[in-house]
Amino acid sequence: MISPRYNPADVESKWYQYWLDKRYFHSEPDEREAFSIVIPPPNVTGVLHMGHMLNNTIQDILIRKARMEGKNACWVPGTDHASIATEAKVVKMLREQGIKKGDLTREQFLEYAWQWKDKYGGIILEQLQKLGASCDWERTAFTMDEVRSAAVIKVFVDLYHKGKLYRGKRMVNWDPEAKTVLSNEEVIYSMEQSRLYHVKYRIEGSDDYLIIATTRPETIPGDTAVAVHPDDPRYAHLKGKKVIVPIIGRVVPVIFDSYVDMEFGTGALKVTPAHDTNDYEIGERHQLEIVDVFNEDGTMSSASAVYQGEDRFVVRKKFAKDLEAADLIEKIEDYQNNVGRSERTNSVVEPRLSLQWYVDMKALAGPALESVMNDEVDFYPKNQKNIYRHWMENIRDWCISRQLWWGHRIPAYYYGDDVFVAETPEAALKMAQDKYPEVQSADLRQDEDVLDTWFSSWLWPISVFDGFNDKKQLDYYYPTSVLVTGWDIIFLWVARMIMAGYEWEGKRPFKDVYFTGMVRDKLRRKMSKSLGNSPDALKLIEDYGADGVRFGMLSCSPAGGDLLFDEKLVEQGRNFCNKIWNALRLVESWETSDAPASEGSTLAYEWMQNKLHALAGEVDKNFKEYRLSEALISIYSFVWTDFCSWYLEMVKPEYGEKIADETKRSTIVLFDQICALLHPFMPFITEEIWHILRPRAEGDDCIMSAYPKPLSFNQNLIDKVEQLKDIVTNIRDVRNKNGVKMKDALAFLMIDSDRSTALMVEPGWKELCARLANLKSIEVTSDEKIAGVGFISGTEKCVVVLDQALDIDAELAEKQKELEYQQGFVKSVQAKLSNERFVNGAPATVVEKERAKLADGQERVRILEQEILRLKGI
RNA sequence: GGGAGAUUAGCUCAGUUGGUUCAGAGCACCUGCCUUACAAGCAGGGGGUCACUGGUUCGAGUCCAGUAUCUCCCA
Repeated sequence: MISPRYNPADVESKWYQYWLDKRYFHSEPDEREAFSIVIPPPNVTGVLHMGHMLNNTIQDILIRKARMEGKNACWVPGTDHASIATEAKVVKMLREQGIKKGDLTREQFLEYAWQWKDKYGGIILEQLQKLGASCDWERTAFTMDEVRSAAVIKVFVDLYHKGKLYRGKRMVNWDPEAKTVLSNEEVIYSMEQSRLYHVKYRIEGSDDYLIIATTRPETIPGDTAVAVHPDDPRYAHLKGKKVIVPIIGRVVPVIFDSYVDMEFGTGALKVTPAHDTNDYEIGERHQLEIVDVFNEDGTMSSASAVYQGEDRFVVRKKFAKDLEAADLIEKIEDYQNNVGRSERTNSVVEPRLSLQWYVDMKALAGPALESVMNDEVDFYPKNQKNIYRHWMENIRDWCISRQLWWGHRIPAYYYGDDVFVAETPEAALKMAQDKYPEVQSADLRQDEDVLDTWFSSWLWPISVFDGFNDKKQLDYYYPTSVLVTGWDIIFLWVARMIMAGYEWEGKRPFKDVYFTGMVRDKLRRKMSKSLGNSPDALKLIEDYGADGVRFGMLSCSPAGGDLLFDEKLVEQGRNFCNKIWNALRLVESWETSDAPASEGSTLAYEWMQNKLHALAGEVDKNFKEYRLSEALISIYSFVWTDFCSWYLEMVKPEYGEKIADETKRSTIVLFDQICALLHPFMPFITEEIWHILRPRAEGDDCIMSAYPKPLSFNQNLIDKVEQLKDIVTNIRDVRNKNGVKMKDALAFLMIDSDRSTALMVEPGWKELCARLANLKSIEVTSDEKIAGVGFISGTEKCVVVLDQALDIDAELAEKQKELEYQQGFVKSVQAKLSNERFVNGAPATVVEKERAKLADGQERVRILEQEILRLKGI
């Protein structure tokens, strides 16, 4: 006895283990066509969230389908080391144990970090298994494992020697909490409430003041000029003058620079070259002194005349008070400005001048831009191409050093002011000794910094195959088939992988890129921990089953479009599982007889089989365009509506009766194909049903079965059954409207025509119609005035004979309404056909079609007019 | 400030080369049903001036321009 409810928990772990045992996920190069995907490596600090589920469900669908198509499918999993996030986590953990990072050596700290990674770093991969991800776990990679680390060091050295990587002093985004530099992509800007201070700067040798508006009074100690616009008449008299920095007393020049916005504030700008990117540029133009008043942790430095060692935000308040006390504040306004915060620590980013390593991106961008523009790398959806182009054409150099310990330490070795870049300390020493024979290894000092995490992930499609060493693996799997990722990391990751692909392999890293949308809540808000609007992914799987969740994630997520998550979606997925499950229960419950299949059952089977071929074509087409949700929905509707609601009702035996053995076998054949079609989307339930349907030989598993191919189909036969469905629905409607119970059999007539005859003589057609609509007779008649409730199916007039009195008025009103619609239809088609320019101009097939439409419409009008006359006569 | 995109049923979205049996799906809603697979269900039904204004065309949800509203990206 099979349970009336589908229980995913029982099924899922069983089959996942089974697949693992059979090593179905494992791939080795062979003579087959390769289909490879590299996973976007989740952070080792990560836990499974909705975005991962969407993203990995899509990858799993693609890889499972490829596997079923006989390709050598390889999905490589792994994690990235997430420098900043992981280091922050480890520091926090140590703090809780009473250990300060500052008290540890680099080696000691790394030991703790590795311990942490070994303990927690694999969690997210285990969670992916719950989702059904069919990754080749034997290939699991980590951005900091030996192979991947070697690749990182190798490309750093290579780029340096090619002159595409350099060290330079630049304005960077500084995170004073993590005490590291951030890339532009790691800074999140948003409007925040702040205050605009109008501060008086006294003009030297005068009692006049210049008013300057600033949101950051704490940077005043670093001011080295005041700038105004050269065309600003208000300040023209200040040419050659100097002003005195308030409180600090430094005398600084008034400079004229067209960068200044005359509309903003008072039109005068204080210039702090050490603490603002634009001011830095102004400073360079005017050769201004640079006074760096902050320490690396955001406290005031020794260069500041005031408040040394105190935090910048505390100083902001204190210094403002001092200004007020000295009567140097004209006014303070409430103000909204755009504040950048660190993605990881949320602390306000401080522009800071520092010496960092950079990749010369212009040297790498060319082929990467071109390949996307000419679709050698094909983006889905296409509109991401514009965004990509814009970024690539305005590309800026990539700051890759990070002031952290957890990561790949930069292979640069210093001797005095000279630097030697090499893969090993020994090689560096040798280089150094070539230049300075006296150098000993103890004299060389390795760069303290590590590399940006993305500097290892951009090599991922090459490095997961150990591509810098093992060309055999690489040649087989690379370029990979498709990359599935969110559009939010198109610059951070996708663009850079493409650059790396061309730089080191001379080839694209992947053929297609499928960008998923972001998962948001019903109110369109991003899922976030702080909002608490993100459902617990594992709990969802527990409650609805992995297949249910996969269905829910996918059924509503077009490529690139955001997914507005609602628990209703996974509920629908769960219900769908239950529906299929119950179809299985029905089929399993059938006892068979030797009697031959009825004509009706045969017709039903033929119809299903033809429709399945058509469906396979549709699914295939949708897959080619990565319209996965459309593919899934079309299968869903086929299974639920066509298979369950129609087909099974057509063939199912009366209570207590047996079913023809042939019909049961045919039904199982259909069910097999449904399982296969659905398997990539819902792997667990399909595998379970596959094995219940019939005894299977060793290795005959759904996961390895052949994916249904598009085959030719008989549209004429499909149409006949579709019209049958239309007629049955109409008859049921007549029953509903007139309160006639399903169990009362009715007489049904069709007015004689070529089409009605064709339907009637189709073997099994009448049988099915009678059965589904519960008819005691089906006849063709030429008596068009026959009494009963009429309706039109296609161009056929149909009549249901009822014994009871009818609501003539209601019937008339309905027919009248339909007549008006049909008359309008006919009129518009006539107008078109009487237009010479249409008849002459439009393609012949279109004109033909319009003529047919006109004839059909006119026929319907004729039937309706006649019916109305008849009703009026009663 | 620069750029990209969107606007179709109450909600979320399809609608691919312009052709009124092409205005569609799912959810929600209404009516009637516990009919021996399934109430996580069955049968039936209603609902839209395709943002607005013009234009191109024999013909526009579909192409073009402008307007409004919204979203996102970059600075």
